[in-house]
Amino acid sequence: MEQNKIPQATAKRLPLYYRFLNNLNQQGKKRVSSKELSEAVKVDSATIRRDFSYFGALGKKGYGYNVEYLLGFFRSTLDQHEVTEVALIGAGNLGTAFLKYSFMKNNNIRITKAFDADWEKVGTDIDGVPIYHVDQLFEKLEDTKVVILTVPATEADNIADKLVQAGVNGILNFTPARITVPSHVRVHHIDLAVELQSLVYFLKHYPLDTKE
Amino acid sequence: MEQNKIPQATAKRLPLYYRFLNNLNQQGKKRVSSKELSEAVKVDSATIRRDFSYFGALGKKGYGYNVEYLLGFFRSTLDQHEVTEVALIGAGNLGTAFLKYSFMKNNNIRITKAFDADWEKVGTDIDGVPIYHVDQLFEKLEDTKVVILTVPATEADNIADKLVQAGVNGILNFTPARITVPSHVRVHHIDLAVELQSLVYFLKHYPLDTKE
DNA sequence: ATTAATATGTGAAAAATGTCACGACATTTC
DNA sequence: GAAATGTCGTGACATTTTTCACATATTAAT
Repeated sequence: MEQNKIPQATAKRLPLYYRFLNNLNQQGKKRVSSKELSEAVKVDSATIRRDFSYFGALGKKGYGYNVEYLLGFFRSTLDQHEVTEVALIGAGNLGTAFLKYSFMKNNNIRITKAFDADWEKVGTDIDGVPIYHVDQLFEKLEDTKVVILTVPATEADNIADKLVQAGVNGILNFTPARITVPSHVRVHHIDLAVELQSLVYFLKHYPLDTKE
Repeated sequence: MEQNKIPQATAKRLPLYYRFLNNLNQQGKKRVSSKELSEAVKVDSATIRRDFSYFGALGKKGYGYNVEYLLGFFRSTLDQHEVTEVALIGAGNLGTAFLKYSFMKNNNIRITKAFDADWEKVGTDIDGVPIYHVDQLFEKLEDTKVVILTVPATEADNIADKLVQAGVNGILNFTPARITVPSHVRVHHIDLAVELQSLVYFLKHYPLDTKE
């Protein structure tokens, strides 16, 4: 639990920095300034410098940041040297897309198991990820602590309860339901309809030229 | 452009309120207090009252809010009386999931066209949504101003340019790329890998019991 | 060597967001 | 109809996040 002085807003940007540093490194770039990085990730350069400064002095004045060093630093900060296994609950359209979509190319998080309520799907696998029945959560989840929830909204609360009982403490919730969990469980909501609606709202009600 | 005094944080919550008010209304509930709503949407009740207050005095002391009235108010505020058409660019796994996933049940936003680079898909439709070729953006996009971007990351910037030229001013970007657009175009990023990584980071580095 | 250019790290200010707590008023109860 | 209860709307305050702007150090150029 070490450094919990890092602002949440900063913490949410770390994976983003990490990904772009990886890109830069693969391109063979040796150094990068906060200004350059800013243009790539679309975050103000002062914000980037401030974010980095929470971890100490990572750069060099007049030079910028050493890509390899910074990458290594974030790799360990984000625990990317070890693989984190997550489970996917609900192998419907969206869930299946996540299993097929290898959006995990640049990081060490892997979806290693999936669960579904449909016995037709149970026993099969999608892109190598085995599908179990949701009733098998307790036996099969083992020590997976983080799950991606892509079940129908009506099932969300019910399944969430079971997940919590099975020891899960992190849920990435893609259902429109706002699930109820004990306070030791962290839920991040990604609400596709809300995102789209709020984008439309901003377009209609906010002057253009203003940024998110 | 009327009321741009509403804080962005508030604006982002409006669609959420709207959805839950819809639920309550369908359940036949006539009144709701900020406390009840708070439990449903998991937003502090004081925050809810403050949010609502930006629009004037919508409630009644000692009573709460009239569900039907509030719903009507938000319906017009969110322009839900008219249908907003959006296009989907990239009918791959994720894009197809969005087309099939009717996450638009409770609102008036419709995906009416899709575009893909694969000629095999062009001419077919997914759940009634016709698929055109990305080269046909100019002819077929017509006056669609908002798009959901689910193309491969490598194509993101290239396609974004074309979209902007075709008159799009709102992009919901699901690619890991941070696209570059003129300042009159609004982009909201939903970065699945980043969301998952930051959830994992929070779990490892922040004391439990703390909320997002 | 000297100068010019570059770019960090941060104190301080500003802006944005969230929360507390209470006066005022409406509703409900007795 | 009086008292008790419930709940809004908001001023004041607290917290979080962003941004400015510059002293300081490093590099690059001449």
